[in-house]
Amino acid sequence: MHRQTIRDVARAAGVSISTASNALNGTGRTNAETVERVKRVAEEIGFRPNALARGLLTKRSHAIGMLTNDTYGRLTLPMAAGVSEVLVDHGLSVFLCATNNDPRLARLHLETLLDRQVDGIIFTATRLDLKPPPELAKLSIPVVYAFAEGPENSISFFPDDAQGARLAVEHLQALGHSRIAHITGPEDYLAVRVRAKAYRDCVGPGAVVLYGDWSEEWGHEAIEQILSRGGDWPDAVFCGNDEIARGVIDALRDKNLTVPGDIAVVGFDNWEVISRQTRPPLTTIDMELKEIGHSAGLTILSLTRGETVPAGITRLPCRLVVRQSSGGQTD
Amino acid sequence: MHRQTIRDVARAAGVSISTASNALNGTGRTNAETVERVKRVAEEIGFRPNALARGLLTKRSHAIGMLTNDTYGRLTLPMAAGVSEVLVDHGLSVFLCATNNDPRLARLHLETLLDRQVDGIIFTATRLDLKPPPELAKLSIPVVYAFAEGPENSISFFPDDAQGARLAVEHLQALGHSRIAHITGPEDYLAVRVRAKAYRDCVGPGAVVLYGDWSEEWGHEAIEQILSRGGDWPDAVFCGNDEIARGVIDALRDKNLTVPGDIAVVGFDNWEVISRQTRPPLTTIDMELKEIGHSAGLTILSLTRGETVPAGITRLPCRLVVRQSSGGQTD
DNA sequence: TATTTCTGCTAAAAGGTTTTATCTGCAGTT
DNA sequence: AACTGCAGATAAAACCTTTTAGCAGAAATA
Repeated sequence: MHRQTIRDVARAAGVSISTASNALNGTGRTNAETVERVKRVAEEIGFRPNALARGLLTKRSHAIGMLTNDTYGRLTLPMAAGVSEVLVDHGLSVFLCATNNDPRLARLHLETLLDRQVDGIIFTATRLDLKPPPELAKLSIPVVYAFAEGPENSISFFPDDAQGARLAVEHLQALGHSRIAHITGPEDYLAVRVRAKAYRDCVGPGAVVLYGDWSEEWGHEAIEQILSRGGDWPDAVFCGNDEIARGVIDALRDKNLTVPGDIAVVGFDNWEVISRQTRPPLTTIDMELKEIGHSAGLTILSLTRGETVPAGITRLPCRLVVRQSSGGQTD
Repeated sequence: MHRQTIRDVARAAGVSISTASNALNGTGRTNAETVERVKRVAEEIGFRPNALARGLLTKRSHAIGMLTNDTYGRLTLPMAAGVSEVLVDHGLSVFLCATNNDPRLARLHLETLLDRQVDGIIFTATRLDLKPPPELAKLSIPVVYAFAEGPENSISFFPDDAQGARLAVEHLQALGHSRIAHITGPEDYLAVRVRAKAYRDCVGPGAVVLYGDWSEEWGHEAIEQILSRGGDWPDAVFCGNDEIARGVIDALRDKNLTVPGDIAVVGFDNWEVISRQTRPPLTTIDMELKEIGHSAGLTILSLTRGETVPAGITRLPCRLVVRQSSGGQTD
């Protein structure tokens, strides 16, 4: 059984192909009654336009490519979901291309995407400071960077790390904590530096930042360091991610210190498999990755329509998720 | 600047369009020298064929759709990576469509995919026993089910849950454990039942299965139940997933029981964020989701080429990952 | 020499759609 | 009566590629 074409619609409705096309798309001059009839016939015989043929002619494939840096990490995916979610109702589909951080693979995917005449490309990375493939800058189709910084005059969306860090610290301060330490990841991450600076600005003198890696183990070790050191113990810890926070909480329990009673803890990421299952459940900062995806998707949509969008970096607000580890919520 | 078409290649090489096409594709009768020249010219001017035009004519879009049941859970993504990985070298791209378990959305995505003339569809789910959209069965293009069971006479790929469970139990038995308990998820999951049965078959009389949910908390609670009960304590626990295993290990530590000294623990999933960070690191079963993606990808590739693939369910082997919680590895 | 076979190449059709330019009638103006 | 204007429709071109059928010339055969 053959797929129905516009030719079939035209024949069944007793009009020419042009009229059928005009009627269906609301273009040209057409009699209202004819339009009605053509639409009805099209519906009846189950006509759906061939996207390839349409794209060939209009130069708009109604598809975009999403180029991601890693093998679908936990950061990329919520963003991809956000992108897809906001585009599907506009008839846009998303090619997902994982580059595994391999330039050869990135180029291969990029070429394929261009061959397919995608209307735009969204690039996402797992680290803010990994550079996107330079070929992207030269494309003639719109490119949007999500969780990644593009070149001069490009459009990028980030989580607002500084605001997120402030959210965490101010939450702890509002609960009466004044000796807040910051245990975080490797200093060569841009996000780590941004958050640490915001933390320092908030707490003022007496700020303590410990850089390490992203693991639970480092959380343990950092607590060991802090407690074995002389002077006042902190009464709260703001951690660079949820894994570190979990390590911190476990270490404190081993030392017979209660959370949040003796020391309050706040994480970063709201990676639910960790943050919900920690005992007590973790107060943390959600980067709203899906929102970033939404913004990137809507932006690329505007761009493909020829609207102009101001270049620059947009930082989207993080959200504080209060659970029990900070003492901000009793439950 | 215009994109170069085959017309430009033909002109630059001083041949007709047909010859250019034949030379580039190795079809028809062509002089070796001409072929060489055309290819060189094409390379020089950076010609890349328009996938839309080609697809329109050949009826093969070289794209497939991946329809997934959830918002990119931790199961879907490794599979998607596997699919993409194996297809990219054959010039196939993947549309990723998240249906959020919403039938309306599933139908919408499906229609769009068909409009785009995709060569095939891979359906994946997060639970083996959620039914895929029935429309899929009636399509005239190939459909493959990954981590999901299709209708009669379809092609499905699963992890071999029974073999995975046996792997875990036999590993513990080989280490000398004879009183092995099984703490797992909700009984209405098919995978839970399959694994529990395999476990029972392995340990024989004295089997103990505790059904609960997938959380760490349930791991704690289950240990509470087991230890407070009379009779011999188990000397090993096989858990239904890594989260439960983590809860179990934490609970045992609270009780001053050592792992693996007093009780050995094995998990299921090899979800690295948990299994590596548990103290001690978790021996667990990896479902090789990427492999499932590979198989699904290769199968759809064969099918789109017109080769026939026998219908039925293929169960792909799981892999035992030995870390310290089982005592099988000292390190 | 006349016919066939083969080689290398090409014109033209096809694929399904959108869009431009044109073509009929018919009503309204001079 | 001759013209303009307009509504409604349509033929044909265009998008870019692959493929079919055929053409000219040279080599091989009779």
